[in-house]
Amino acid sequence: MARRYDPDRRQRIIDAAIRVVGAKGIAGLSHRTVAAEADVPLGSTTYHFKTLDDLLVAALRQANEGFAKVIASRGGLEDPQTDLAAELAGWMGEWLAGDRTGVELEYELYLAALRRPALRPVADEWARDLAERLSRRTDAVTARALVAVMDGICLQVLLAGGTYDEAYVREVLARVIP
Amino acid sequence: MARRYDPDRRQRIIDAAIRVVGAKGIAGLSHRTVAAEADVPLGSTTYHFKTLDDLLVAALRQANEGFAKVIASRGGLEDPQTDLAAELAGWMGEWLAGDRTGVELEYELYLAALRRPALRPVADEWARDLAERLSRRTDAVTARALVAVMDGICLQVLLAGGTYDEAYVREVLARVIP
DNA sequence: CAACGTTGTGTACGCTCGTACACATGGGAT
DNA sequence: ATCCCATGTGTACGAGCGTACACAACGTTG
Repeated sequence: MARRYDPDRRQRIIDAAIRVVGAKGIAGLSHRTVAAEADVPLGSTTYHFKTLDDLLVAALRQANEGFAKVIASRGGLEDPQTDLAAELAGWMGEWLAGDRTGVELEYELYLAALRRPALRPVADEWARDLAERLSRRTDAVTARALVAVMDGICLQVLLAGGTYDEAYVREVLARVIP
Repeated sequence: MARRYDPDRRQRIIDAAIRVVGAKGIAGLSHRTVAAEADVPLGSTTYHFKTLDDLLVAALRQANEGFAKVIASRGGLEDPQTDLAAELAGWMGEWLAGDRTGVELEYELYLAALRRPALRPVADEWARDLAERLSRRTDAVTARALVAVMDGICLQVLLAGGTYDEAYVREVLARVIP
C-alpha cells in the first residue's frame, strides 16, 4: 500500500476540514468529503476522529487560534493612545473585506453551537477570549457589550449582503464605550 | 384511500416544519420527518414544497409574522412616554424567559441564511421590519444599531447558556440611544 | 530478532435522504 | 353529465452518510 507513515496526517485532515467547511459549510462536512479533500482514505479520518463532532471541534478551535493571532498582530488593542472604536471598526473592515470565508466560518460555528452541545465550549471560548482582550482597554461590562455589538453588526453585513460602512460602525461602537 | 381533500394541508405541513425545526434543528428537517410530524404521506410534502428551501422559507416567514404580532401586541413601542431601552430590554427578557424554542428557531434560521441564499431575503425582512418599527421612536441609524445589539446579545445569551441580565441589557441599549 | 501495539487501509452494511413518477381522486368548469 | 386538472398517494431508485471491522504495515520495545 502506498503512502504509509505520514506524521502530519492528523493536521492535514484538520486543515482539509477547515477548507471544506469554508467552501461548503458545516452541512457539507462528512468523513468522506474531508477524506477526499485531504487526499487520504476514508478510514483514516474515522481513525483520527471518532466522530464528526471531534473533527469539528479540532477544526474550529484551530480557526479561532488563527483569528486570535490576526488580532494580536494588529496590536492596536494594547496601545491606550489609539481610539478603541476606530481601531475595532477598522479591524472589522479588514475582516469583512475581500474573502469572507473566514467570517462565514466563524458565524457558522455559532449556528452549529446552538444545536450541538459539543461545539458550545468552542464558541464560548471565542467570545470570552475576545472580551478578555478588550478588557485591557475598557471595563468588563463594556467589553462584553462590544463583542455583542460587533457580532450583531457582522451578521447584518453578512445577511444583508451589503457593503461595510466603517463610519457607521465606528459611531455605534463609540456610543457603547462610556 | 383515506383522508382526501384536506384544504389546510399546506398550512399543517408548515406548522409541522416549525415544530420539527424547534425540536431537532434545521439539520433534522427533511421531507420525511416533516411528513411524519404532520401525519401526511411523503409525497404530499414534496407536492406542496418542491424543495426543502421552499418549505424553510414558508416556515421562517410564518415564524417572523408570529413574532411581529407579539411585538405589536406589547404596543409599548408606540408610546413615546416609555423608556425605549427599558421597553426593549423587558421585551427581550420575556422572549428569552422560559421556553427558548422560539428564539432558537429564529436564530437558527437567521444563521442558516448565511449558507442558503434562498433564506436571505426572509432574514433580511425580519431585521428590516424590526428596524422600521424602532424607527418610530428614534432615527434610522440608531434603529439599525439597536437591532444589531439585540441580535448580538441574544446570541450571547443563547450560546453562553447563561441567564438573562436585564439591567445589563438596558444599560447597553441606553448607551446606543443618543 | 521477535512480539506488540499504534497507525493506516479497504470494504461492506444498514440507514436516511431527495427526487421522480405513475396512478388515484374528486371539485369545479363546461 | 362529463371532462379536466389541481391535488393527493405509494413506491422505487440511486446517492451519500456514519460506522464497524478485518487486515496490512511498521516503529518500538523487550
